[in-house]
Amino acid sequence: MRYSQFGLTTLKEVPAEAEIVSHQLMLRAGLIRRLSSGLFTWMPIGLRVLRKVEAVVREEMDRAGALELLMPAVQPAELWQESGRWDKYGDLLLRIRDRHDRDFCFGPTHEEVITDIARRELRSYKQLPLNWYQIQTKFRDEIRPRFGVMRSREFIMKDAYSFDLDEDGLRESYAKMHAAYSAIFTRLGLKFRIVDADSGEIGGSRSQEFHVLADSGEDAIAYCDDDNYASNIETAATERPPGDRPAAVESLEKITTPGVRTIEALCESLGISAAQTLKTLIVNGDDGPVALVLRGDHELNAVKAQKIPGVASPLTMADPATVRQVTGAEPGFAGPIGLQVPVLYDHATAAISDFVVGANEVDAGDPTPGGSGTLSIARGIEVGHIFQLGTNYSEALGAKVLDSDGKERVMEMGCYGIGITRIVAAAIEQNHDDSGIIWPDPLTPFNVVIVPINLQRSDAVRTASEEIHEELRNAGLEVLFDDRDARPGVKFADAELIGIPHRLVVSERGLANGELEYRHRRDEESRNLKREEALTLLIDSGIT
RNA sequence: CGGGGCAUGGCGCAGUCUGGUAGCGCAUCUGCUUUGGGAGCAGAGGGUCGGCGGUUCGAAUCCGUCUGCCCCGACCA
Repeated sequence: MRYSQFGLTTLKEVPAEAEIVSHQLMLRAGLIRRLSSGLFTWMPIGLRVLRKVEAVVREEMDRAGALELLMPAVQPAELWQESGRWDKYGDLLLRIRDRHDRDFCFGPTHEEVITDIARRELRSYKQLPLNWYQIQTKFRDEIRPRFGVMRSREFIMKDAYSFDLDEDGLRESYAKMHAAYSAIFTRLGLKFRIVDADSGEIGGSRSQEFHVLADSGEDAIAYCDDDNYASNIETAATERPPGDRPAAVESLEKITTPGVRTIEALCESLGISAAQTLKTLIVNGDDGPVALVLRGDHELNAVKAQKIPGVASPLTMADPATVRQVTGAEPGFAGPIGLQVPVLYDHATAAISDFVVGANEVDAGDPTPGGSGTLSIARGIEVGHIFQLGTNYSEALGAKVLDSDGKERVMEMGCYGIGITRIVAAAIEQNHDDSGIIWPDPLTPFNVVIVPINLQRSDAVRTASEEIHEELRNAGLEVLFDDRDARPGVKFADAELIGIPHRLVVSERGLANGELEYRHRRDEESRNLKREEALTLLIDSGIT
C-alpha cells in the first residue's frame, strides 16, 4: 500500500476528549474517528486491525468446532418479553419502534434469538452438542460511554452459544471454549488472566472472565501466579439481615497472615468464607479519619457512606500514610480493635459472630507485591466472558430435544463472549511507548513499513524502494510504502505512531553498500543489513 | 439520572470577567529553497464564535433557554 494513496491522517496533538492512552493513540494514529458519544467509525487502518482480531477469533472458534452464523442486529420485542428481559434489561436496551408501531430492540446480546433458533432447528439429542457463534455489532445504551472504543455504545462482539443435552455436556462445551479463549488471547500476543466472576444477571452456575492486564483496566482482579488463583473484586449491597446475632462460640485469637492483604486471600488461607470476615476501611471524615467496618464479602457503597454524618463528602479513602498512622499497620491489615478514631459498623456486621478481622499488625516477612507465591492485585480489561447458563433461556423459550429414551429434555446452554473492538484498545494499552503504538505481529495493520529517504530526488532510491515493495508483497507481507514527499523525520514519527513492527529504510547511502537499514519497533538501534539478508529476515520471520 | 466542566476554522487553544469589525500554533493549498528525526521563506483558503430568543446604537463577550461533548458516581463486553 502506498501511503500517498491510503488517505491516512495522523494527529500530532493529543485530542482533548481522550483520557486513556489507547484512546489517544487510536485517534492520533487515525484508527478511529468519533461520530457521536460511544459511536466510532473504523478508518481503513483501524479496520485492518479489527479484521486481524476477527480472523484469529474465527480460526480458533472454528477449530474448536463452533459454527459461524449471523443473526439480525435488530430483534423483535416479543422474544424479549418471552424471556422476561424486555422489562428487566432496563435502559441499556435500545428500543426501536417501526412504522407499524411494533417494538424492537437493537440487540445488546443474542440469547433470545439463538434460543429461538435452537427450538426451531433442534429436535434430537443426536444433533447435540452444538455451538453456534457470530461476530456481530451490538448496541448497549451505556449510561456513560468512555475511553473510546473501550466502553462504547456500539461495539463488535463475538458471541457463541452452546447447546447440550445435560450438564456434563455443558461442562465439556464450556471447557472447550475455555481452551479456545486461552488460545485466542495467547495468539493475539496479549498478557491475560482468567478470573472467577459472578455470573451476574445472566444467571447460571459457572462464569469466568478473561482480562487483559493493564493499569487503566476498569476491573480490579486479585491473582496469584503460583496456584492460578484469580478473582474479580466485586460487590453486593444488602438489607439488614433478619434475626439475632448468634452467640460467639470461640474466644478471641490472634492469627498471623503474612502477605495476606485481601479478604479473598484471607478466606483462602484460613478456609473460611468472606461472609465470616470483617474488613476495615479508613476514609477521610470531617474531623480526621473514620473507620468503616463492613462484612468481608461486601463492598463499600460510597453514595451511602458519604451521607453518614462525620464522613467527608465526597467520599475519599485515606491515603496509605494515614492508614499507617491510624492503625499502626500497612493497608490490608487494618481492623477495628483499639482504634482511636470513630468506628462505624455496617448493619450487616450485626448479624454475624466468630468473625475474622484485621489486627492492625504488620508481619515482618511481608513479601513485596508481585513477588512469587503471594497474592497480587492488578487491573484488568475484560475482553472475554464465558458462562454456563444452564436452562434459564431454554426453559423460558421452550428449547427442548428428545433424548435417547424419547423423552423431552430442556437443553443446557452456555454462552461465550469476546469484545472484538475492545481487544484493539486493550492491545494498545499493553503495547505502546512514548512514540506510539507497538503492534503485536498478529494484530498489525501492516507487517513492514518502507521509509525511503529522498525518494523524490534519487532514482536509485525510487527504483530500489519500488522493487522491495513488490518483492515483499509477493512474499505475502502487508507492506506500507511511505512514498510521500515528506521529510524523513515526519515519516519516522508516523511509522512509530501507527506502530508498524518492522521498518526498512532505503537510502542512497545504504544502497551504495548494497544495504538496507532494518529496525524493529521495539529495538533501540537500527541495523544495516545486506539487501537480501534484510528481505529474507522479513520473509522468513513467520510474520505472515 | 445526580455532581462538575466545556462548546471560537480540520486539531490544540487565546479572546468572554471589563460589549466596539475574530486571533495564535499546528494542519491544508500555491511557489521557491530544503531533504537521515515532525524544515525555511513568501503568499493563500477556511470560522453565521453550538442552536434559538432577549438586553443594547452595537453581543464570541451580558441574560434566558435548548442541544452536544468531556470528567466523577451507580451500570457494564
